[in-house]
Amino acid sequence: MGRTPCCDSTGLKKGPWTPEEDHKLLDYIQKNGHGNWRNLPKNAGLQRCGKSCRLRWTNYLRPDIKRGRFSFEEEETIIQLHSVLGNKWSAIATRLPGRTDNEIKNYWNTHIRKRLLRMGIDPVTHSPRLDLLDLSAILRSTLYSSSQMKVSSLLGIQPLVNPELLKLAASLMSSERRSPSFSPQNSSPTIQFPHEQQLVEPTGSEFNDEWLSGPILPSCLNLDANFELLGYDYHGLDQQELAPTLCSVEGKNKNKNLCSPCSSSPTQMNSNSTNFTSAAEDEKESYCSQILNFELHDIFDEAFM
DNA sequence: AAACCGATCAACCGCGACAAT
DNA sequence: CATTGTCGCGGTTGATCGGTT
Repeated sequence: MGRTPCCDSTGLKKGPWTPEEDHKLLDYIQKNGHGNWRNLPKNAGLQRCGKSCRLRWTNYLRPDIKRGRFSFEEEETIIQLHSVLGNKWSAIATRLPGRTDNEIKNYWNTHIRKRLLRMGIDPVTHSPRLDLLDLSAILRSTLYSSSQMKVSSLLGIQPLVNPELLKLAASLMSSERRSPSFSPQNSSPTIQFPHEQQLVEPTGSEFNDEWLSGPILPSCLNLDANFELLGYDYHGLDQQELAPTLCSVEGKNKNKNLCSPCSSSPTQMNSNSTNFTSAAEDEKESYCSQILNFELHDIFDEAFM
């Protein structure tokens, strides 16, 4: 497979495009079409490589490009398509008329991805991240009920909670119980791992990518096989809230909305194509985080009863 | 007013796919 | 079949801007 260096020729300009360059490129393509990108700059009188011209055209100058913020429907579409297609931005872009793959990719990385992370959803798998949920509550629950823990109950939830997790939780909590500072009512306990790495339960504002991607929990804490994201329910005519609809794979058919109090329609929302405001996004995010925590606590509380 | 910082997004880079030779 | 040339994709970078200290 041969590969030719594109822009390493001397004399070719790089960096931001000037209005004059834009005009030259636009004018040329409107009259002649782009044809061969490699020859285009020379023919159009541009000191650019063909690759740069193609990028400028496809991402900026194309007449059918839609400008402005992404609508609610567009964002929903992106999330849903990403859950199926992954980082296939060009494939996603073909289903969003007027949006470029670059624009969608940027929007994903700067907005959607961060919001999903803050909501405790893995933006890659679209599954809830157990390590971001209120693990301390799970562990406290383990501690309190460990003496009366019903083995049969645990076995019953085996598809939901990895037994290794339960062992770890019990182990952690029994060691933490020995700590004088431990208080069951403490809303923000610190978990001390054997290798002295501290896990401080984060508040929403403390989330960051490093924290999220770090080696926080062992690989046994894997919910991906047990949960799947069915979709994101938009609900609330005024607040335009967003919440993921989760369900255990096993119980999917029995109880579809196991974790969501939302409507069953994944697209029920304001009929107006409304753009987000930052305030609305915060509200939506906060609300969804609460939903996730609340619902999963219920699941685990039930499991340990 | 200035320095700093984080968010945003246009543009670049490297690579794989594929058609042409 | 091997090589070459081109295109397009996805990841990354860096300039810019607005907010905060």
